[in-house]
Amino acid sequence: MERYDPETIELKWQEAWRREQAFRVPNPAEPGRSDASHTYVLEMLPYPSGELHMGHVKNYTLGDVLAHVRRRMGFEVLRPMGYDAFGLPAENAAIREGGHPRVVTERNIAAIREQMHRMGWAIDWDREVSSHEPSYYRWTQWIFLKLFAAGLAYRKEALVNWCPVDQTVLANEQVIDGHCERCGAEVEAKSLEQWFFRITDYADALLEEMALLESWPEHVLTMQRNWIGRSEGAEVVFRIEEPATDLPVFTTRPDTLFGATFFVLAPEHPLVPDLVRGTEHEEEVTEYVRHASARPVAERADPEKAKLGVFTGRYVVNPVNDERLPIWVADYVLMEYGTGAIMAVPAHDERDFDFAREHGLPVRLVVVSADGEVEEGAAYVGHSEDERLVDSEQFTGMSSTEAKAAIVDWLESRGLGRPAVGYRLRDWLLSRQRYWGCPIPVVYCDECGIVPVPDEDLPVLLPEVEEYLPRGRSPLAAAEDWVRTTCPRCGGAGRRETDTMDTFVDSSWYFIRYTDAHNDEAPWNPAVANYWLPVNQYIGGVEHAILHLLYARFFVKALNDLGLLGFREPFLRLFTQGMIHYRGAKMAKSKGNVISPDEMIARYGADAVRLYVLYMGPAEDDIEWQDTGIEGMARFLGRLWRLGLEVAERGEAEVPADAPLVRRSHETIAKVSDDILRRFQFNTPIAAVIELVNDIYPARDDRDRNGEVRFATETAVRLVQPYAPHVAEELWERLRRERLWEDPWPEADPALLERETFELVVQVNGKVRDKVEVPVGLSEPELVERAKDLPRVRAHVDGKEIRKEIVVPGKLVNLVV
RNA sequence: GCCGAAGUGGCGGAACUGGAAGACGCGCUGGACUCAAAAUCCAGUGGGGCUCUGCCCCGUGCGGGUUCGAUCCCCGCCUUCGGCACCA
Repeated sequence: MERYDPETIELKWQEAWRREQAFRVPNPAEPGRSDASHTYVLEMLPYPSGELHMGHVKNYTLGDVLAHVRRRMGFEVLRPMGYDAFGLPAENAAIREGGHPRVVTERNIAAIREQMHRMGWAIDWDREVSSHEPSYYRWTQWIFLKLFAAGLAYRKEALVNWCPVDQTVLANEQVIDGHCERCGAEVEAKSLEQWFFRITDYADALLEEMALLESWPEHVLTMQRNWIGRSEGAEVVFRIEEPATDLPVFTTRPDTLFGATFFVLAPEHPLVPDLVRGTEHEEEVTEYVRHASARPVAERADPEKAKLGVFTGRYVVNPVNDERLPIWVADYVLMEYGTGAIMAVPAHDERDFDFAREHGLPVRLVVVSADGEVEEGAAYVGHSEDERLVDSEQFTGMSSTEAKAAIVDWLESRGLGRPAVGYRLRDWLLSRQRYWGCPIPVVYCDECGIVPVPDEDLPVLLPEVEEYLPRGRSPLAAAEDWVRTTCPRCGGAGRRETDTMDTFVDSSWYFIRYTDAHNDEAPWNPAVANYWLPVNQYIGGVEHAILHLLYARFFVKALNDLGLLGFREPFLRLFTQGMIHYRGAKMAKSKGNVISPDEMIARYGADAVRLYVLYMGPAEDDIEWQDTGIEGMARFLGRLWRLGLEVAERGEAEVPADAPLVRRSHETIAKVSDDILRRFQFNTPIAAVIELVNDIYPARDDRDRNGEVRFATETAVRLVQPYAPHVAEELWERLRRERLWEDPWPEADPALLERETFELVVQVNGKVRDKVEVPVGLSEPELVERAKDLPRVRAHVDGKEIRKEIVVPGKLVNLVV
């Protein structure tokens, strides 16, 4: 018999699919309102810094299965692909290898595209985009200018995260524990003028509109909530006597105002120099501020390290009791959060407590637990219905919860405070001092200031430069002819912006571009975008839980507010797949534990690789790659192949309506289709198909069961198609000579699934006493009668009454006697 | 510290979320075919026990609880993984 040769089969079908553009989905001529007949399946686009790895294979195979199943269920499925092509890795590779980043990138893209074809993924290649192409980044620039015009992109001088290795600034989201997300170098603080997106304006929308999402993993939502870090409290105005100034603070604990014993400013607070100028404290404070800003970020943020600080010699007035509180400067207070100033309540805040102890400042208790117990040597941080205020004038005796509202009311009526909300989220810093990115389309003019490049002059093309190596300023600055330009507004001399955009800007809107990839008059046609979007199912790695997924949500909301899109959330359902580990660690070239997809395809075929990455475990979990696991899948495909060929050779036969294998096939159909749709769990449905094939196999030689075997084999082939499309297509052709992937998803025959009898289990005192097959449809008293007749039950009942019956229709029934 | 997820055979994991735990795969054991190997096929495979064609105990991290019935629900622990963390 013809041997199972995956390579021949797979290349044959891949060629056919490519030739026929088999998975192309045209846009509707007149897109209407969204309805249930179409769906958008999307996986996170790859970063072409090298070839595809096993993580990609898993990611795109998950999407591929879903796309196949949805298509066979009758949906029109949009399933595009592209490349997130700008960015540091390509640029660094170019510097290392001495080529142009574009050449390196495009070489990688070509290789990735071939790998994708070789995996047999059902992609609409007509919509392929790459973020480094002018036809794409023209619109990235266009969107930037829309946001700029709306006041959502702005430029300011700020303390930024500077990576000394990559020689560029990083967004807060790209700093992990004080280190660069990409290269791991310790991040430095630097003051620079940079471009920001005003994502903080959307903090509440990003939280509240989570309600619009259909299905996102809870942990991703939690991570985003933590990242946004909303906390409710109050702004309270403290007054400095000399020089007379208002100093507002943000606090979540207005109930502890009477416990404030000192006041702290961040070292970077702009008022610090004014406070001490010309006083005896000036030298000490100035020296401290210099020391604090030089202190490494990681050390400053370590709660274990001693809390350093100095007294300024000045005082503020506590608005609730007119007490004078000494003003200190300390680096445990952060300029970036709240107002850069705090009221310190050592009795009820651990950090303030530590600081007070370190510097001998008083501790005043104003909140106690319901039973009045006080813990010595630590701050008491409870604040709920159960805690009561003490020594707080007219608020004494109130619960913490009541007092918060009452004190803020009291302050507000005197103009000394108001309810306020604090966020951890910072604005998104998007400037990068690197070459390989999307140029920021603005011109600086001495007369007109910052001038946007007019739409008709877009794109601002990335210039050719000799030297990509970053030197602390953007390599674009070296392209002097390019930098020197005329001001679009006044026609005078102007200079181009030389920073490029963070690549996360490029990937914050690519899913919209796919809907209208060839449009050269607009980034998208709103009717078409609104037809396909939002994405029905998004699939990708959990490492993007904050960065990409937060940015993309922000973009869609902003573009919606600008009237450019008709929806508020980009991705309705999100699935985050787990990583593939090998030899106890995450696969990485540096660890030498990489399994190459190409090698696996060469040895076992794409179908076996696909089947194994799906079958290895729950798709959302991190799973260890097992070399022998893929061999099991290859064995299964070989068995299916032999079975298919034998059945095909034997020809048509009568299918008995209710033979065991026919019934079994319908059970498998029910199991497979159900499971796929409910969760992203491919282990069970694949196991069900394997089980079916295992059941058919021993019966394959039985001539009398020819029709039964044929029916079951065809069912197995149809069911396995989304997972192993090549072998399924080839077998189907031999069995039927039709096209399988256009075949509708099989439906189980409910008549065959309906059980005629079920098992009655009788227990006495929790012990199984007997079981009997009884027909469906008996009434409860009839069931009780049946149970009574069982000999063993009789022996044990011995005169006792039957006290309870539970009947679960169609399921197992227990009678407790 | 706060938040989230998860603990099931030798291993990856199933159990349609309250109905006979361990599907399926890997590994292992025995057998068939073969001069032999590979490939393939058949049988067995949670632990313990018995009067062994069969049957009985124990078993889903630990301790309780609800229920006729719990891997699943509730309470209290333990462990692991992930996120956030001088955020006032």
